[in-house]
Amino acid sequence: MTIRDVAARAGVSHQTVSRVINNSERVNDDTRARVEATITEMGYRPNAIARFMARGRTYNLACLSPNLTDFTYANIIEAAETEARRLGYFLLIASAPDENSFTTLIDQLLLSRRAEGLLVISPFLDARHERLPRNIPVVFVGAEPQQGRAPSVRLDETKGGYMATRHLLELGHRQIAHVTGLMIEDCSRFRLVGYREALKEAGIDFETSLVIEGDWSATSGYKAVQQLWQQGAQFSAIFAQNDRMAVGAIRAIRDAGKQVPCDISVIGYDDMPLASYFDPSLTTLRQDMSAIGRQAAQLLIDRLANPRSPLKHVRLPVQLVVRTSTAPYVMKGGS
Amino acid sequence: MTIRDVAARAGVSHQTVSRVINNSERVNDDTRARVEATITEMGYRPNAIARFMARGRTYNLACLSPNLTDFTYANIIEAAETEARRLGYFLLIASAPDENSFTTLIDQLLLSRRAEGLLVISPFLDARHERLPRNIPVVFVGAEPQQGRAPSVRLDETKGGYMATRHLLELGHRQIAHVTGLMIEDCSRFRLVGYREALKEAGIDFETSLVIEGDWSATSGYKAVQQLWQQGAQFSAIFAQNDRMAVGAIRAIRDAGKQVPCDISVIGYDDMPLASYFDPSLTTLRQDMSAIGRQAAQLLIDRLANPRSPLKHVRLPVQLVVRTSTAPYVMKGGS
DNA sequence: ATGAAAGCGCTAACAA
DNA sequence: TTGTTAGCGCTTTCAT
Repeated sequence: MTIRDVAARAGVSHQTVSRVINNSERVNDDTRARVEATITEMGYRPNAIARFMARGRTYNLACLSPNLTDFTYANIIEAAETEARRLGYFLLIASAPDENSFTTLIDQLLLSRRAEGLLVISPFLDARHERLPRNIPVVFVGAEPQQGRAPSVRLDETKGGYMATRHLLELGHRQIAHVTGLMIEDCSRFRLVGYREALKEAGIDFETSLVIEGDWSATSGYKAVQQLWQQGAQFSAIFAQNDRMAVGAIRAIRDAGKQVPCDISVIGYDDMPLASYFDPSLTTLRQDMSAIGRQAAQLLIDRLANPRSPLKHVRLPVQLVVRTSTAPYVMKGGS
Repeated sequence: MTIRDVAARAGVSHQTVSRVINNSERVNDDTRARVEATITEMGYRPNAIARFMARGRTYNLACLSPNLTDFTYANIIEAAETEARRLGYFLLIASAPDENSFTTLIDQLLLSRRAEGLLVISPFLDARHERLPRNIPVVFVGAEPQQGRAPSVRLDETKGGYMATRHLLELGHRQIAHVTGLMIEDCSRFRLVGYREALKEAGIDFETSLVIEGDWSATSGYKAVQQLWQQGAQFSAIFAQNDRMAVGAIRAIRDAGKQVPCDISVIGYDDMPLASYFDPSLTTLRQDMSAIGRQAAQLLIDRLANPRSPLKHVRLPVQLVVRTSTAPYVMKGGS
C-alpha cells in the first residue's frame, strides 16, 4: 500500500497525501480531514525507507559496544537508545568484541546503512579508532579520542579514584593496596592517578608493591590478594577498581582466615546490582550509566545539527556509597 | 558517490557496476576487474537504503525486549544480534518497557522501517500481543503465544522447577518453601508446576502456605521469608525462582540469626554472574541464554524463507549447578 | 556481455 | 490550496 493508493481512495493527488503526513501547512482543513480518515481507514503507514531515499536522511545512529551484556554497557546503551528515540532518531546497536567486527560494522552501519552518527563505547583506544570515517560525527563513551577530534562523555575517574582512596584514608588506613583494572583502559589509569593523588595529599609515599593489575574479573581480584601477601605486602585496606574484583578479594581474604572489614577493609567501584547483598555489603562508587547514555545521545544529535560547534567533553560525577565492607582502621597486635 | 560515478570512471554503464557488486555471472572478467579496481580506488560503498528500495527487502529484523539491562535479556539479545548478522540480517533492538512503547515500536519498526520479522522477548502475555501485525513472522522468547500461531523458544521451566525441588528432596528436605516470581509470567507458573510435580512424586502434600509470590527482586525474597515465618510456616529449605530472591532470602535467614545452609538450604535460579561469589555460593539452575538468542534468530530467519513451514517450539534444557547454599537435611532439636 | 529504460515509494521544486 | 514533474540510488526487465 502506497501513498498513491491512499490518494486515489481519497480523491486527491499523492502529493497532497504527502503533505498531510508531513504536517505541511498548505493543506485545506477539509482535505486534510478526508485524507487522514482514509489513512486510518486503510491502515496506511508511510514507508520510512522510501522517505530516507527521497530526503537523503536516515535518522539512524549507530552504537558500537564491546558487548551488550556487561551491565555498565547495557545501561548506557539502553539510555542512549531511549533518548535517541525520544529525539526522533533510531539507534542501531551492535556488539563489536574485536577489531575485525568493529571494522566490518563501521562499514555496514555507516557506509552501507548510512547511519548519520556513531556512538563508540570503548574502554580503551586502539587501532580500531583509526578506521573511523571522518566527516561522520562520532561521540566516545569511556575513552577519549586521541586527538580530541570528537566529543566524549566520561565519568570523572580520577576523582573517583581519589574519593575511594580518601574514604579509606579517613578511616585511618595508611597502607592501602590497589587492584587496578586492565591498564590498557583509560579508566584504570585515571583511577590510579586519583589513588596517588589522595595518598600524596595525605603525605603517604606511593608504593609500587601495593599496586597490582587485575582484569576486572572476580578471579583476578582473588589472585591479586594472594599475590600481594605472597610478596609480603602489608596493608589494612584494599581499593579494587570494580566490584567484581572487590568481591574476589573479599573471598580471598576470608579464605585466608581473616575478616572483612575487621581485619581488612575493601572498597569496590561501580555499585553493581546486588552490591548491597554481598556479605559484607560493598562500599563502592556509584556511576550513573544512564546519564552517560543519555548525554552521549544528546551530544551526538547536537553534533548532527551543529557540525562545527565546539567539541564538548562531558565529565559526570561519581558518588561514594558507604556500606559495610569498610571500617575504621584498628591497630593490630603482633609484629 | 553513486553507482554512476563509478560507472563513469570505469567507462561502463551503471548497470555493469550493479552486476559487479551483485556478483552477477554475466560480466566479462576484464570488465569486472576494472570495475572492482575503480570501486576500491574510489572507496565506493553501495547505498543499502537504495538497495532496499529497489529490491523491496530490508534484511532488517526487529527485537523488542522489556529492557536491555537485565542480564538474561542482554544475553539473549547479544546472541540473537550476532547470529542475525551472521546470517545476513541486521537486528534492530529496542526496549519496550510498557504497552505504549511496545505498540509505538511495532509501528515504527515493522510498519515504517519495514523490518521483516520480529523477535519478542516477553515474560508474559498481555494485551500487547494482540497488536502484533499478522503476516509478519514473529518468534517469541519466553512466553508462548496464545494461539500457538508463532514459533517460540523457551527453556524447559517445568523441568527446571522439578529439578530444583528434586535436588532439595534428595538432600532429605521434606518441608520446602517456594518463592515464585511474578505469577503473571509464564515461567513462574511452569516452575511452580515442576515444584508440585516433584513433591507429588515424593509423596509430599502440596502446601499453599509454603508458596509465596515475589517480584524477582532481592527485597521480595527477603520479605517472603519474613512473611513465611510470621505465618508460622515450617521449612528446612527454600526454592527461590531466581538468584536475586534467593540472595534476599539468605539475607533474611541470616538476619534472623540462622545459617545457610546449616539451618536452611536455599536454591536459586538463573546462575547469575557472581552467583558463586555470594556467601554461601549459590546452588542454582543455569540457563543457556545465548543458545536461546541464537535459536530464536535462526527460527525467525527460517520462517522468513519458509513462511508455511510448521511452527517450531524449541525447548532448551536447564542445568543444575550445585554449590554451597544447599546441604543435607539435619533433624533439629527442640519441639 | 553490455546498455537503456522503467520503477521501488517517497519528497522537493515548480506550475497551476 | 492543489497537482505535475523530477529525481533519491539502486535493481530488474528487456533490448542489443
